[in-house]
Amino acid sequence: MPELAEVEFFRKRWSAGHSAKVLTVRLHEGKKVFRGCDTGQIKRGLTGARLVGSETAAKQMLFRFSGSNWLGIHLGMSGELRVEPPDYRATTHDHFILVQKLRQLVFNDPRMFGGVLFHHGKAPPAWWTKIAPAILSPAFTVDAVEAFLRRRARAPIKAVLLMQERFPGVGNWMADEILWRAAIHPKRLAGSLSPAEVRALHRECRKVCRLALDTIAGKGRYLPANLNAHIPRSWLFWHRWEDGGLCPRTKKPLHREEVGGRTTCWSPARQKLIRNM
DNA sequence: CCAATTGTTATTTA
DNA sequence: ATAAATAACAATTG
Repeated sequence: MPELAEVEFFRKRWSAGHSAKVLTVRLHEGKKVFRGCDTGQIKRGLTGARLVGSETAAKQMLFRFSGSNWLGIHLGMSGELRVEPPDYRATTHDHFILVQKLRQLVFNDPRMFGGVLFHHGKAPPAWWTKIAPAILSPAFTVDAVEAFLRRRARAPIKAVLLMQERFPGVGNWMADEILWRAAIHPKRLAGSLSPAEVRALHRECRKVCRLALDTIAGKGRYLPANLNAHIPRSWLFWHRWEDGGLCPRTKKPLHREEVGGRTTCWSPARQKLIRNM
């Protein structure tokens, strides 16, 4: 499920445990989510450490602990973070639990496409620092987008929007939402977009990120009760999986088809396939 | 049984 | 060599 704003939603949940100490680390080594990391080192590093802060970048979360310990979590396709009471008993697909005095921080992921990363050291780890600059950062310019589309000129724009090295945090529904707002057909080849369309794409990328973060993860300290509680019906989001769904703007039927390897939804009345060199 | 799923990566193809 | 397409990963649901 999780893309940019959902990832921030889950990070914010775990921030309930900020400044509290980890009493026990519960994990089963050998679980796929720990592929490529030393679970013994995680236990040694986090037991007794204090959770001092957290951040998100793209679809990755970073939790900082006292003693130069860094924990990364990626939610994959089906992962989520929860906060449970101190007497909570782990259930199926709970792969990783940080037990604190007043709560348990739980990472649950049925499909196990997600994963855990760990680093002990003074400086932040490479797997964190190498993540592309955020869409909402000053580095995400029209020129940068234009140059990237030129390099991926023969790929459908939908596939290009899913590339994390330029559109960090964008996933399947956000890509469809962005193209729908920018009125660009998902099968348009990246290199065929006019300068005006590139500007529209850039603008809608930023707008969808901003709106998604505010409505899904909540502004400031506020955290919505669930992920979708405040998403307006006017977004494509609610209509993209409905059979017989209608475009919220044109009221005409939506279309679903696989583009760039993912099921893609668009509004044919609004997003036209033209000038596909 | 078949097909589907909001992600990423390795492999194959062009 | 580069980039695009495809397969694979795993679990569950309809």
